[in-house]
Amino acid sequence: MRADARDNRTRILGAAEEVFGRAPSASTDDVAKLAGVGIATVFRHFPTKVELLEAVLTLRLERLRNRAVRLADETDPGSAFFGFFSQVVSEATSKLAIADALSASGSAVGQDARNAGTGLREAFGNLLARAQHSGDVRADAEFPEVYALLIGASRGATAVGLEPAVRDRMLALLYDGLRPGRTT
Amino acid sequence: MRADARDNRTRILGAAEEVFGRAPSASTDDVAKLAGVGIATVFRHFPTKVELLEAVLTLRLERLRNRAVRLADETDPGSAFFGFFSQVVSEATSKLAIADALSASGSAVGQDARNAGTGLREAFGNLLARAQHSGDVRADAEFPEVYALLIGASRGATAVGLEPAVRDRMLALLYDGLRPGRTT
DNA sequence: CGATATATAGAGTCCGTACTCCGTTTAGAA
DNA sequence: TTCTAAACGGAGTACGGACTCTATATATCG
Repeated sequence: MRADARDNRTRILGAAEEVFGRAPSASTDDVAKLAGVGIATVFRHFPTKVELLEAVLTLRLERLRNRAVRLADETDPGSAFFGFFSQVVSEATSKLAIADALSASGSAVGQDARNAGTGLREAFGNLLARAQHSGDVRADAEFPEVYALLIGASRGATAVGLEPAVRDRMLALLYDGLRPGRTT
Repeated sequence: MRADARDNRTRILGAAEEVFGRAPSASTDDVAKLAGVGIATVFRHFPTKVELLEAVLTLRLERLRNRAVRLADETDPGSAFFGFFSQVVSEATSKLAIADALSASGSAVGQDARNAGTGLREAFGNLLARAQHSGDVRADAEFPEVYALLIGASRGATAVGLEPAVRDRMLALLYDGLRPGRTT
């Protein structure tokens, strides 16, 4: 693969993330314009719009996964879990696409995206398990519903353009439900 | 307004709700087909696709509002609040559009839809206030974050096609955070 | 029943967007 | 420096979907 081709691929991916982050319905032309290349170049690297969208999705899922993995190594279990949760939700407030990425993490079509989604869920499951072991999260909460809460909080925050203060109070309510010491 | 015109308007609205409930990106032709009328008829009643979508949105918001009002009259405050919350979320699981309606309730463009959104928020605010007075919901939860949770839970449930059991466990976690007796 | 304003159907127009074709340019090995 | 395979740009194609035009049909009032 030629060096300029590799560069262009990277620039296109970056532009696509930016453009689709602002408006998921944006056109391929918009991506090409922002990347500073011709349309044909975009389609050479990503033969179909779906494949381009999937590449962006994969990128985002992997980035989230890496963050989860890093947090698991660096911080105590409780802060790692709640910190990750808060980070994702607050990022989703401004970046439209994060929430979509999460939602799609289960049902992605392409192989790469599906793998990335699985990786993210594993990493987040690990954060959850550790926080449960250390007693920071109630033990009877299972992964599916906690993940659903993460998705929901992200999408909720996205939709409304939630103010930071409200978002934090919303998360506080959520976290109170997740902490141990209450019977259902 | 002629009687047949009124009938058609109603049929078109019904068809639109059905069609857009299944696929928000559906075309106007699809709506006309299902309603059993020509495309032109759809456009005569709703001069623009946006106006058709807004009419559907208004319908949905008013329906939700009515349910909230009815519940406030019939049941004890706690059951009314949590019952409404659960109903909305479980309905959102199958009906794609409920969540979108909620999200748009704050930022609707047309006057009708905006009024309907305000009405719904008032009715839900009333449910919340009564549940707080009766001690079923913690007093320090303010409306914006609770409404954000409702939207989030609905959108979360929608996105993943959540199984009922998982959805209920998710709601249980949420409700534990909303009930009194815990310090933030 | 007849007159007429009101409604309707669906073919036609226009435009935006995904994707292709091909003549031109350029990286990089000899 | 030269040569060629690889990459590029952008005009061109195909298609779907929002919206219109007009000839036809029908409700309703006297």
